[in-house]
Amino acid sequence: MTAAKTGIPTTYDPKEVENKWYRNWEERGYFHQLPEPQQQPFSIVMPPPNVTGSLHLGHALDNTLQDILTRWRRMQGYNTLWLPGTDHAGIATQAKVEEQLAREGLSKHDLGREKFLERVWDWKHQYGNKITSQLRLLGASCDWQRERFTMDEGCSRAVKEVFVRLYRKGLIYRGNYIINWCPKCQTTISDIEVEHQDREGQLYHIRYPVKDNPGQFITVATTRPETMLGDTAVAVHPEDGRYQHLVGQTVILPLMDREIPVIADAYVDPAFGTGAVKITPAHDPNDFEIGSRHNLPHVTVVGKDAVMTREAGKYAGLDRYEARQRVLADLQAEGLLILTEEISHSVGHCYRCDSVIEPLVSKQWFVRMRPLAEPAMEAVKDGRIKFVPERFAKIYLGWLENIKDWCISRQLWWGHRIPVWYCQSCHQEICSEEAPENCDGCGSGELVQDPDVLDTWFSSALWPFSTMGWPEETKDLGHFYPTSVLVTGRDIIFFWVARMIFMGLEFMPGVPFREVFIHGLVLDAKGRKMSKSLGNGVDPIEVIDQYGADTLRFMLVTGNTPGNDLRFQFERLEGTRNFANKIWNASRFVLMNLEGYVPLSQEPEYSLADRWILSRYQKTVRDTTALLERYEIGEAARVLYDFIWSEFCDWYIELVKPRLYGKETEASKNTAQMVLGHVLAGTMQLLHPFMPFITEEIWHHLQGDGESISIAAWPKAEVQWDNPPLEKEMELVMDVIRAARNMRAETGVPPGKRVELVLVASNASIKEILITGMSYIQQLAGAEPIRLEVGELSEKPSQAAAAVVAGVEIYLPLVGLIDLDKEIKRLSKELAEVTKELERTVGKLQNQGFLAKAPQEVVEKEEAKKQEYMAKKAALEDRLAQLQAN
RNA sequence: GGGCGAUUAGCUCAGGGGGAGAGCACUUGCUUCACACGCAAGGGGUCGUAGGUUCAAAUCCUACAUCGCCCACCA
Repeated sequence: MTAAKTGIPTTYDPKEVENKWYRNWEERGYFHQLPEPQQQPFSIVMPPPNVTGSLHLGHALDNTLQDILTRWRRMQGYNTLWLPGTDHAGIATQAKVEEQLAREGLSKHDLGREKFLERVWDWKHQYGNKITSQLRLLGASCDWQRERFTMDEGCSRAVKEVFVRLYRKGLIYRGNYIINWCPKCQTTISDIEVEHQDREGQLYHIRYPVKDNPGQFITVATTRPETMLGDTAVAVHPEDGRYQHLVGQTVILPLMDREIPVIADAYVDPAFGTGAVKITPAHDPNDFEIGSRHNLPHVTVVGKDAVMTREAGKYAGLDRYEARQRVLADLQAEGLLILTEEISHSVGHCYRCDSVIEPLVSKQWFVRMRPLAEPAMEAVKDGRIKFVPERFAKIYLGWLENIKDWCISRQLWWGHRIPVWYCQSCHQEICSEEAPENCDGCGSGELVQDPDVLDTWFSSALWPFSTMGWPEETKDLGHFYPTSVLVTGRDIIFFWVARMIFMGLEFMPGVPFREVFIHGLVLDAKGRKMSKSLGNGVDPIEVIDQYGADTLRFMLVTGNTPGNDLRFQFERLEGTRNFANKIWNASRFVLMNLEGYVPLSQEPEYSLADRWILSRYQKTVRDTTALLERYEIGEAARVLYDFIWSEFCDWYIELVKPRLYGKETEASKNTAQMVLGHVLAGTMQLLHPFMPFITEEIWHHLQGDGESISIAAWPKAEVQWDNPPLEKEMELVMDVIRAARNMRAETGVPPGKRVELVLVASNASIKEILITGMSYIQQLAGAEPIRLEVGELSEKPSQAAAAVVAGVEIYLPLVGLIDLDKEIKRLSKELAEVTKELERTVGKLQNQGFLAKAPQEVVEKEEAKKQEYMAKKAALEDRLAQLQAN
């Protein structure tokens, strides 16, 4: 790669540039802003990634979108805050440290709670900033001076405060309910942390003997026969004729020889299985409900280790699946297993470790959801919070509508300890921010804190205000709350978004954010989720290493529409890398030609191309801004891509060259330089939120040692340059050039060979346009000399290729060169196309309904098309006739 | 069982009531002094199917099909 003239290499090397600039930005504190009351705020809190984690493509997309919005608003002059931080991630982090201990042959119990927590903190200090340093590599312009952690002092204080307040309000309670237990993680998890997966399984039909009627049975159906050991009833539908006579009777629970009643409950679906259900209140959520309605006892036969308990009689000590086989064998032996049916049913798995969840009855802490859900639904219904795209509001509302209480206690050590103490003498329960000295009931000093910690999502639910100093009334809260927008993946609407909303509404004067911008998931090239088990994950850091952060960012946001998933394809990276290189080289060109540039004092000499690119540029400013306002980030990126590549590079730079090489006046050269510099600088500003590094680098080359582009003012649309009629004129010139190039290529004119061109304008005003664009046609179509006529050509060249564009006939005389047959074929094809177009247009214009009902301008446009096509058709036919006569 | 999304060129996807678009891939020609990570020219699609609304439907509506996702108390 040679460095022609400037010393700037012809291939863009992102590595060097990116390393340099992020450090500079952070050192100079561009991303840190204090609340300025007189300034309009724009604030985002970053969805805190897990401290254990490393950046994956989901983070990369999420944070790129946030960074684009943040950088854009910062440039627009908002008082901008993007607040970063990390999540302590209870289960994940604890598991990681436990793994580490296991390698040393230790368990957490060997260390004890306190020492174990020290280890976790050590771990956090050592590895916890991996992801934040990766976010820097991505270019995230967040305010690191305000970085927070869900378990830092401030956040912890907020957690305690919230817990105590909810407790005192009766919105947090403790009780024995059926919960989801993960036998591997050894903790409860909440309902949404259970992933239901369809599995092939067996439905076993088992006969239970009726006590007072030997020889009579009731047959139940179950997928989990081992839980029958804990059955406390058999239920049938109250109106099921088959079983009516048995309701109220007693049956003998096989294998256990326990007497259990037959009850009637409308929950039972008579059409499913046998219409009779064994009821195990201790091991099934539905059975638990039925059990409560009918006051059935709980018999716990599966323990927290997924091993059968003492209550399971001779099966005690067996693993749950082993027990299942033994139970089945024993039933078989007794002739009670009468049918095994293959069915597909859904099985709950732990979303962290994928173990099969065991529903258990256990004493846990819960948040009462109904009173919190109502206002949270209201805030979205009345528009105080807007979802983008809107359809996600429905998903959110649907979830809250059927919400159940939230189990928040976790049997872990790493997390926010539940601020509740139990008196060892009178069993009084004391909820308080700080450890109480004495029991407020009996005065005893023997108090023991609840061993459990809170669900990780409990603390992240407070993130929008806990990070800004709540419960203190801080300046940050006053100014930056509510935050402007929350940007996150659609997979955590329930986990996080909904919970932030109800917590915000409960503890703050209002909603935590005004808009929720939801994006899709990043999938692999085949459209599958990226996962460790599939091994199809792509490491964004490797991508950055190879292609640069700008390329990764731009690639992630283009070709994708809000809320939709995105397939990650390496080929697209190359295309984007090429775009970066294109920008780089266009900038090299501009910089080379701006060397020694001093603005002239005299009036600029604007050319058609100057006015055209300025008109296009200001349209690009308007479009980009409008699209960003609507969160159409991919479209905004596409608009910039097209403008830079197809208009600025392919046309404007090419058109401007002769002026720069001294072929016109000094004033013209000077004007060209000015326009080049102006449009490039403005375009770099527009592009900066998307590709912060390369734009910063180019900005500094353009501006000398000026300030960072990241705080340069967002370009304003220069409406004085808006000139659609002029754009049309330029389009005509461009069309002529394209047509001429096409003829050259199709007839095999050697590249570089200058050829004569004859242009016939259909009227004087078109002739004027062509005169203005003459030099462009010469230059870009390699045409010289050009003969320009208006109206009819007295004598049409016989040996010539011909083409017609709106209002212009173009002839390329090629004595001895032209292949007549080829030319006839080419023109015939053109003629067929234009004939088709004309027919459709004429059809429309003959349609009375169209003329009567279509808007005037549409009809006019159609009429103009018709004229154009007719002229073109006539010219083509003429030409064909002429050629065929020869 | 309910809901949502997708279905447009070989591939990946934009677009969206009034002349079918991009990138990649493909064909042809070019070491043209910003860029071969490039330039120029070109081929390629009855916009999933069937109805409906409309002067006009790829676009709106209704069914259906296929794929994907989410929710649900399928013992």
